[in-house]
Amino acid sequence: MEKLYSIQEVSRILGIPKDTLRYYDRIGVVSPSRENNRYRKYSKNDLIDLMNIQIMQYADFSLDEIKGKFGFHRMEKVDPAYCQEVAAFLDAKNAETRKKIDHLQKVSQLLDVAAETLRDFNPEKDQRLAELVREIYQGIRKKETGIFEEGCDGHQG
Amino acid sequence: MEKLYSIQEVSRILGIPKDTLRYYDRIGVVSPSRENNRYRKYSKNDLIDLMNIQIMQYADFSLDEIKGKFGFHRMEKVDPAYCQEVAAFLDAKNAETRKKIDHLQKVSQLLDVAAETLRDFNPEKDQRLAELVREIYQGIRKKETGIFEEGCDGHQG
DNA sequence: AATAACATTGGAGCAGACTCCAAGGTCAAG
DNA sequence: CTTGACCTTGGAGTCTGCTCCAATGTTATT
Repeated sequence: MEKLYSIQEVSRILGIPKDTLRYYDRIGVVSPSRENNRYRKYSKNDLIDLMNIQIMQYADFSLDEIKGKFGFHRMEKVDPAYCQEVAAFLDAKNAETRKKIDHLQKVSQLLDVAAETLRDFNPEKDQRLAELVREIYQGIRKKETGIFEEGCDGHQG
Repeated sequence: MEKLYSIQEVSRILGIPKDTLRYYDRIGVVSPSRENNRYRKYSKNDLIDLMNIQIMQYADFSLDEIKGKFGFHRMEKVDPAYCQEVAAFLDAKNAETRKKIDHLQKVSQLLDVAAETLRDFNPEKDQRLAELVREIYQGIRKKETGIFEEGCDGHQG
């Protein structure tokens, strides 16, 4: 007979608040079996599901995505077609992730230049900051026309 | 005499929905002057503020942070001490940003390996995936298992 | 005066992932 | 039999940045 875990045990083992476990049950992400008294009893597979969820959340998947795509260990056999589908899904997520990385790298660069300019102002740095800001701003507004002419570098006072 | 812009003009020029502009006014981020009829009238400085907000949002600042730290062009003179303070603030944001980049790079790697393993399973890839997952999982649990740990639902009971 | 096209307001709703609460059921120990 | 630690539920609140709505006011044109 497989050991079953109470909600409190699961909470302590995995570091997931009890309310969150109840929430997961409610929305159908991980719904453990019940005893006669209606208390939740988590199986080892439930724990594995929950650990997978932790990983998936680390990887920025929403609970909805997790719910839709990850019931792996529940399958008797691994369906190759399904594997391909999930692989494609992961690829899409990865493309998205790389876009976010690109975005954040630009942000980091902007913050670098901005802080440097603030710390020790000189026309060269200011120029560099202004150009960077302009480039980013055009990226933001790329769909629209009629960008305001005056500069955005109000920091000069 | 400086030209003043109606909410609709600003919306068209900057591509910000009117409701959003009203929201910004409401929460005190950009509060333009009013005419006798209570209509909002945006000055050039207001527009510059709004453009700065667009940049700051691109850089992942919350409206609260924006509200607190960026009213720059309103200052008569640039206060060097304040510049240092803001520079430090930007540095902190940058550190945060780089952490996010690190995180996303790990995610990207995980997704790569996972997709590869799914697409063409072999023990070597599986091993690599398992190790990566284990490493990440330990990272997750290290973070949340703080200095003090007495269960994750201490508020109850 | 009627109409259209603006503007105003307060307040509600949305998404996502919780987080908290009140009211009550269950169970083991003293 | 009471205490206290568990557990249950439905439902409401939190956070952020909008987004939408209805009721109503103002301006410009016909």
